[in-house]
Amino acid sequence: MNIKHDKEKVIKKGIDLFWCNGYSNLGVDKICKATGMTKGAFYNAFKSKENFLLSCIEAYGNMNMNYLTEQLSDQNKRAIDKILNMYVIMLENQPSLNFTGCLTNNMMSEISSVNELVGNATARAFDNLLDVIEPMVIKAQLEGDISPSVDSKTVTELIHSTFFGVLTRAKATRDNKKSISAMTLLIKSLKTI
Amino acid sequence: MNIKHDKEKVIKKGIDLFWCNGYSNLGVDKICKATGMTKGAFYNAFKSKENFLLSCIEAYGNMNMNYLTEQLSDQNKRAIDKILNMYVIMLENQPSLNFTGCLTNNMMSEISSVNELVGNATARAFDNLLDVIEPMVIKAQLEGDISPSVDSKTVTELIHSTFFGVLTRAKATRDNKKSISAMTLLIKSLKTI
DNA sequence: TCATTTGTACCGTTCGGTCTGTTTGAGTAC
DNA sequence: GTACTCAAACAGACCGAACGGTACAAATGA
Repeated sequence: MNIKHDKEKVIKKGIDLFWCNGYSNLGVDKICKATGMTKGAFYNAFKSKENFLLSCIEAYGNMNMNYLTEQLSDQNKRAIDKILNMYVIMLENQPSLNFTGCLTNNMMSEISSVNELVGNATARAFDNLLDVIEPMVIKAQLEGDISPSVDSKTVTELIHSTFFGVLTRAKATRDNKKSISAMTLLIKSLKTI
Repeated sequence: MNIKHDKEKVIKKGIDLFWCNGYSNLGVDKICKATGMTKGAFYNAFKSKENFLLSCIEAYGNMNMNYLTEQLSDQNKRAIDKILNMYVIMLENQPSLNFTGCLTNNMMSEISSVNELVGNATARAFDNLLDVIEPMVIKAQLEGDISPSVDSKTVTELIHSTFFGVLTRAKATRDNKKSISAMTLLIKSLKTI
């Protein structure tokens, strides 16, 4: 059968839409208009708006995994520098993203306490990222930039959770300076515990 | 004039409602039903739903300031212990709050990037809390539990932002253990930078 | 008395989703 | 190559409910 609307492209557009508008503030009509679909096409491709969001969260999570893997790949740099640099870059991107933060964090905050499926999906996306970051934390421990005495998993949790926190803060103030300072301080603090 | 509905009580109920449901997912009808008001009474007391939220955010912020001030007041304990203990308690409360997180954080995340007034109100609530916490951070620096070489304001930012981050994480997983571990690790990390 | 507060019907719009008829094109038979 | 089949894909009118908010009359009480 001929498929007029590429599901992947629609999901990519959906990511942007949920990212900018949130979940409850975005209607299926808007999704259809933005993707050039009709309701018939949309509901033929996706079971429901909720189900569409789940697909978007998963796709966004995978995109992020690839992005982080790439950001952390440079073999010539110290692990700790790569980690800090990556987070600083993501925070520096916020003004151009209109301080929309991170889709995973946004959905976690808006509806994960009310919708278990979304909770699971966002938690999975978060955990997947930790799996990408943790090896770099272990490397930083071996390189003496993070105390080897602490559990690498917990450090990774701390780092990425802090990122979510300062990201939300940047959103409200529409200013990323303090967030970058806080994130930088965190990474420095991890050296000797 | 006789006022049937105490504005303060209505705002208190509103805090709960926005806290549990978010902003876009909560209708004025539900607010009226939950507070026992009619629409006439509601719109006589508040300019709009948005305006009502602003009042709720401000009241919630003040409540939080009082709560934190009290939590940090014990003169016999070391400042660092009071700080950590306070955050652990707030995280331990999450299961009984159905992992609804923190209203300020929730509203920051859901709509502050789209609604400037809410952005300002949540940012103000956040800053007010920092003003309560920072003196305790300074005290901890004097007591040798936080490195005196770093800016106390930035440390305070970091601590409370991290709290927001781990709170969101706890929401999605409906589990506060990792959040408590991460928060504890952060406070320990601040000792020697 | 009269401004304020309240009750409620009502407004136009949007919500998520359904229904039904039409179009599409790969597969099959010849 | 052509004709036919048929399930999938699509268009869009339509559904009842809920949305934020208004209008206006009735009730209230200083």
